[in-house]
Amino acid sequence: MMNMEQTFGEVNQLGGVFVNGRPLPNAIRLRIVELAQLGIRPCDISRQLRVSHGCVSKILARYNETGSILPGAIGGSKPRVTTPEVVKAIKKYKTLDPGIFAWEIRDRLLAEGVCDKYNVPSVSSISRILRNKIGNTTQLPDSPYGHPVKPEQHRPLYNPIYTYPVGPPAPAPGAPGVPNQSQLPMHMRHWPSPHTVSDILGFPRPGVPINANEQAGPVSGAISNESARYQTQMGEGYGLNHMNQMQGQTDKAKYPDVSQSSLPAVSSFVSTPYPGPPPPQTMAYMPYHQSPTTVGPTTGWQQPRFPSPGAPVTTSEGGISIPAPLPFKPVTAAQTGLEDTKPHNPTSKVGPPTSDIPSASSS
DNA sequence: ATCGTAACGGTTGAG
DNA sequence: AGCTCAACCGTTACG
Repeated sequence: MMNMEQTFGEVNQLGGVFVNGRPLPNAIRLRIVELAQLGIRPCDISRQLRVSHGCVSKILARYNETGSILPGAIGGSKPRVTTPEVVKAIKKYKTLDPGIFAWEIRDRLLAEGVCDKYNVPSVSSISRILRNKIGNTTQLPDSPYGHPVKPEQHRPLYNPIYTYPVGPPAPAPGAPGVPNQSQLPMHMRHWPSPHTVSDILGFPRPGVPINANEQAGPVSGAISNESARYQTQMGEGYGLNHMNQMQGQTDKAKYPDVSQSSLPAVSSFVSTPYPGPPPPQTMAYMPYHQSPTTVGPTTGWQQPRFPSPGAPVTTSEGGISIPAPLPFKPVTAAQTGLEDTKPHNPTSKVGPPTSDIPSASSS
């Protein structure tokens, strides 16, 4: 690892700032999706935000597939399949039928719904459990976290942002018509909450304290760790909000205040900081207006709303999610308020909007 | 010119 | 405490 004190990000071919190995701040990810929904072409988004077109493509593809603008869970290990419940079931099967084969146990785990096909242990895992754990029948099995687990004590099996739908039910899962998510492939599961714009941006909801990490309900809590990091990145590095400034010191180092740097590529496109006064210059393509579904504070600042088509969707959490993906269609710069990335003079090259940052397209 | 994607070097966090 | 591993990241280059 590099000397962190010297880690201030790198500059890509478009003049944009990035940190190798780390996700783009949510503000930029959000802007990418917003611009795409306004009909801006990915290549133009790439140039405007100075994010590589590969990254724009990736984020939009992910959004189209999952509805999420958030990066995936980085690091960690796969969820353990040999949960205490599974071990308990195996133990039960073995007790009832000492001669049972591991593959029979596996079949029973599936048949009785203890596991689904995505998390059923392998035969070899079952054998190992039989060998190592079933011998000691007087204690609860150890949890994956190194201490006994009470039956009701549900713990996230993976990075909290991608937690399985265990524990107190979130509003949406379990509702009529909502499939059993544990039976869905990973990429089709509905991860709770982080996909709403309000959650991503850290807008408070009625009754939800600012410090959602500690006091929010299960849905917010599930995303708190990760989102706090991103919020910190945005707040510190991109002026999106000022929440959780006491957290994420590492990322603070990684995402310095580029708004004061000589690389304004991104900061000039980010959303309004919150909480705080309205921006001195409101971007034309991001109107601030009152809405019946507004859940933000009544300070005059309002959430960015997405223009029709694709009306904002009020989520079960009361947040507003980005409307369903729309096909790209050309719009003019005047419509979006963005600088026209497509010069009217076809002979001129596209360059950075204002600064002396070299443009990759000008070679 | 545009866009999808593999390769790459990097970070992260559970085990 | 430090290592390993497998997940993810964004950029770059190629087709």
